[in-house]
Amino acid sequence: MARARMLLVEDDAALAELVTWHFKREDFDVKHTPDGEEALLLAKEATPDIVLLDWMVEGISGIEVCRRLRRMPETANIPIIMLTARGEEEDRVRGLETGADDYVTKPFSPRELVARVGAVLRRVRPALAGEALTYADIEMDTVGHKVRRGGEVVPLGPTEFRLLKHFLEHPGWVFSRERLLDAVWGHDSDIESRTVDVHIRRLRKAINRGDKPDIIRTVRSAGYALDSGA
Amino acid sequence: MARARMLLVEDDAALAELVTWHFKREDFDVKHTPDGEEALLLAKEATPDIVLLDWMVEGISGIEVCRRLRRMPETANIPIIMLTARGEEEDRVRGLETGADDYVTKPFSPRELVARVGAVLRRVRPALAGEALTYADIEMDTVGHKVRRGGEVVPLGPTEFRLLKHFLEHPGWVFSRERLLDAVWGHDSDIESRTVDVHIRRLRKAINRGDKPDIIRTVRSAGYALDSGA
DNA sequence: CCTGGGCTGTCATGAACCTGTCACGCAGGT
DNA sequence: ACCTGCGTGACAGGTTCATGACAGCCCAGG
Repeated sequence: MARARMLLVEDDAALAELVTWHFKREDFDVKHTPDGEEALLLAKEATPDIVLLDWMVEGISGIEVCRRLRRMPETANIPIIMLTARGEEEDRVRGLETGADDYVTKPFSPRELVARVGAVLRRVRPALAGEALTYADIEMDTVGHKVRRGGEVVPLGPTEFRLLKHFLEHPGWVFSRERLLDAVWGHDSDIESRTVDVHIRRLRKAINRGDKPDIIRTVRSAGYALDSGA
Repeated sequence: MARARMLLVEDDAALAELVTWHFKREDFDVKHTPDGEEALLLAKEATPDIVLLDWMVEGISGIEVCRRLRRMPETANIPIIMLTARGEEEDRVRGLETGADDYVTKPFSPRELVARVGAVLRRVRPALAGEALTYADIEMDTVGHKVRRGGEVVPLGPTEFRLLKHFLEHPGWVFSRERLLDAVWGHDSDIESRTVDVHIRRLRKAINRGDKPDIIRTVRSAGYALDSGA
């Protein structure tokens, strides 16, 4: 399984090191910055799987970083855990309402932090937790690279697999071709956006085999989405 | 908008009432049981959108309930928040590792609990967390590009979608044709203002399908507005 | 080293759908 | 009754998407 990439935004060097150590032990790929502005850049480039965010960091406030991450389409659904000394109910509620997925107050136990990160990741990126992805009658075993529909194994090529995986991680969401190119092909691919159509078609052909209803919805002038029809 | 359904498993009657009150105020549909076995049945039948689970409930332990919910395919994806007096790190980590999405220790602040429920739901069901635009019996899932009226999916073209979205963002407001052209078509569109009429008509036709009352009000010599009549 | 098969990206074509406009008739206000 | 503004149906043109074909690429096996 791919290593989970974490972005740690924390200006207390000692704490940052402690956290880094713990997550590296859990086989995370940890990037660290004490600076808020840099955090935004790193998040956009490296697209981490999760962000740990201190309330007060250099440059801008953590909560502002959170807000901006949520506003940029490329980073809007990266899970964020706020990590701070501010334990007032007021602050916690504000953090959560700003779009944070969890809020941990210092001092915290590293084990609990690891557990909370695990809980959030399990929810957002089940594939990283080694779990199977499912939607409607589709199951994807990310470890064994196998996809089933209604129990039957569906043969998929590499790109079709990654494409379907991305859809399964965000069922129901509509993705533009550009966003799919970013997510499935990588940020630096200079690929014609119409090419996505072709891969969608190949994925459809493979997964709808045998009169199964089409599980991919075309949203005209917007993109594609996984959709069971409900 | 569809109300979020919550299953509350808690044997402290007073606390249950408190929690129920707070979430009803947030327009949740709350079902309550003090019994673990019954909780499993209810979860399978009613498929709630979220489960609040006390650590110790009658019948079986909360953590066992959690484990079993995760094992049943029908309930495996329902988010669970553990809700308990056991504040030991050991317990919190165990709860999270068992599959809980969050772990809140008593005594907790109702506001924070509401915020945490919101954070989890935002992740799992964006449409339920207020990320959907709603007015009267109309819901628009902006992420999934889907519109429902009274639960039924309404097919809309791109322009109709943007038009309705603009109305939903300012319910009740009357917009002149020029204003709608600016907002929906863009400031630099040299389009005949009467064209708006046609799109209003198309939107009406699509969204009033099936003898539903007209939700768009024509204001003579002023423009159009979203209006349920109340 | 060569070969063959699968995978990938691109393109041309046709179909389906969306869109802006018009003409006409009706309705509301004066 | 008159005038102005709105609703409606039709339609041509344009845009977006689905589809089939094709050449380059990579890799496995001979």
